[in-house]
Amino acid sequence: MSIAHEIIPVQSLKAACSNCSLRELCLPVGLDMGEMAQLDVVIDQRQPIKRGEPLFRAGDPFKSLYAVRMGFFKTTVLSEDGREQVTGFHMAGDLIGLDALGDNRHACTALALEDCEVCELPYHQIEELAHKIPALTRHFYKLMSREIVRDQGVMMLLGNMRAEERLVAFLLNLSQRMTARGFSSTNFVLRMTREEIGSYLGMKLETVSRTFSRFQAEGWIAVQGKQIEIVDLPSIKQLVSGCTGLK
Amino acid sequence: MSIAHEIIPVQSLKAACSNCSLRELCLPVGLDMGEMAQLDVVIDQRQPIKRGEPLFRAGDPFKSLYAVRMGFFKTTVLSEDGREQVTGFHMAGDLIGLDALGDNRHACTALALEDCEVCELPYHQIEELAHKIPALTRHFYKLMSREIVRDQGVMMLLGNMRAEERLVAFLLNLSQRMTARGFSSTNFVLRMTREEIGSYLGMKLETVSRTFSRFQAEGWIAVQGKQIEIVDLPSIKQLVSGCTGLK
DNA sequence: CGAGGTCTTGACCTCCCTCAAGCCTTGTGG
DNA sequence: CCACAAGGCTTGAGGGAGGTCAAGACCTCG
Repeated sequence: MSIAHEIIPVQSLKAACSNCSLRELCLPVGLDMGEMAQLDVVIDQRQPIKRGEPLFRAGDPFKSLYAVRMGFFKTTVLSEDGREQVTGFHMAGDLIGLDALGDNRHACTALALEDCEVCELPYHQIEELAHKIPALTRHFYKLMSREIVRDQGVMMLLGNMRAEERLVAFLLNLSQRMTARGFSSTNFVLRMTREEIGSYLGMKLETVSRTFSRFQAEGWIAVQGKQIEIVDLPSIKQLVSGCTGLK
Repeated sequence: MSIAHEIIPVQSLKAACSNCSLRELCLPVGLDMGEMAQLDVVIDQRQPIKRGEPLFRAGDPFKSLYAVRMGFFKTTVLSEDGREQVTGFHMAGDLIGLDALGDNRHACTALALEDCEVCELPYHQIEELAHKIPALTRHFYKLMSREIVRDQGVMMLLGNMRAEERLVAFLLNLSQRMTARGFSSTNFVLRMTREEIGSYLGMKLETVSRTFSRFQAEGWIAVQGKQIEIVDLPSIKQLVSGCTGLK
């Protein structure tokens, strides 16, 4: 948890992409030091969001994008009759809010699942800056495009796969993202409830629970509440031959 | 079918956004005449794609975006074990290929469901042009963002709704898009098979067929093969209280 | 320490899938 | 223009994966 426990003098708490440990994952990917410095000027200080608090709600006017600096978010959409669908889970280095550019309102709600810190990227200024730095524009395109591809992966998952496969795909994806952030790929804590997992994967919380239990009985994983250990990665991977790129 | 049957001298077949009947739906939205003229220079001639032919395949290197000028496409992704998932249906005015910007390869396959014509937008040139025309950049952001929002709608559909609701949402969406293009909102021809509808909606073709039959028995729609008439719009709308924005 | 949220597990049920058969539509070649 | 094949559609019967309802155990946090 190096991010959380960095020891930094209080005065320098101003976010700075150029010395952020996430700069290889986050918005600055592909920028040189000079360009990164320009980004630093625009980005608002680290902002703390308490667990259970929204970063923004569906319908809110769009002002900024947010980069997750620390913690864990879920994004959800609500149907008119009140059904909630989790559309994604977002961790350090992820950019949230790209769905708001379409009509200048947030289309989903982003909720902190634990105490979080985000960097705020005021859109006006980012847009201006992107006009000066072509690499930044191109990176934005890439980020949005990848979000679309990710969503296609989720469609494949929801449309074609059985409960077991969905849950495996989910675990493998989490595992891979933990690895990319320097954490253990086989041992991690689920930040979300069974119900949230179920909503994301299109199944009921009971089915999530039962399926976890079955995986444990098979000796593939060890579950203890929210603590997950992947014991037999090969066996698990075998179970899901298809489906890529969800988040 | 004014688009298909326009009478134009052969020499002027060069696509021209400025006199295209789709300019209020397609890429040029929000551009002035001068900007549109610049766009005209870059866009490649109308290209015919025969029914059953691919516009591009998943994995193909990314060279161009495509605007559907006429006809009907489906986009699909394939899982490693060969299961196909339809990720969208695309008609005149829609832009296809935005999912390829992420890593310069097409992530999905686009297949013509009837004889089609597309305008090719070579990405290099479009990108250059967008740098000169801020409105175009902004419009691109909007298009991609809307694609993300649309995908969230599909997730809601696949994750939360029952077969009946899915099919209604599908019909209403088609109806709405037909209206936007000046066709009847209650009377149209399905360009895709039951199996393709089913793949898109996460259900089997038999279920699609049965559900259509049930709707017909209720007096809500009239089905005759691919010809659909929506007879009782209010009743249908009542059935789907949630879910917005799929395509 | 108690209350409320979260998780597990069991029993039952339902919606949709699977398999199958037959009909209809469309396209192709004689 | 007809005949036939092949793909597409409809409908039925039966089964199974996952949903629903319920009860109790287990956290966790004020």
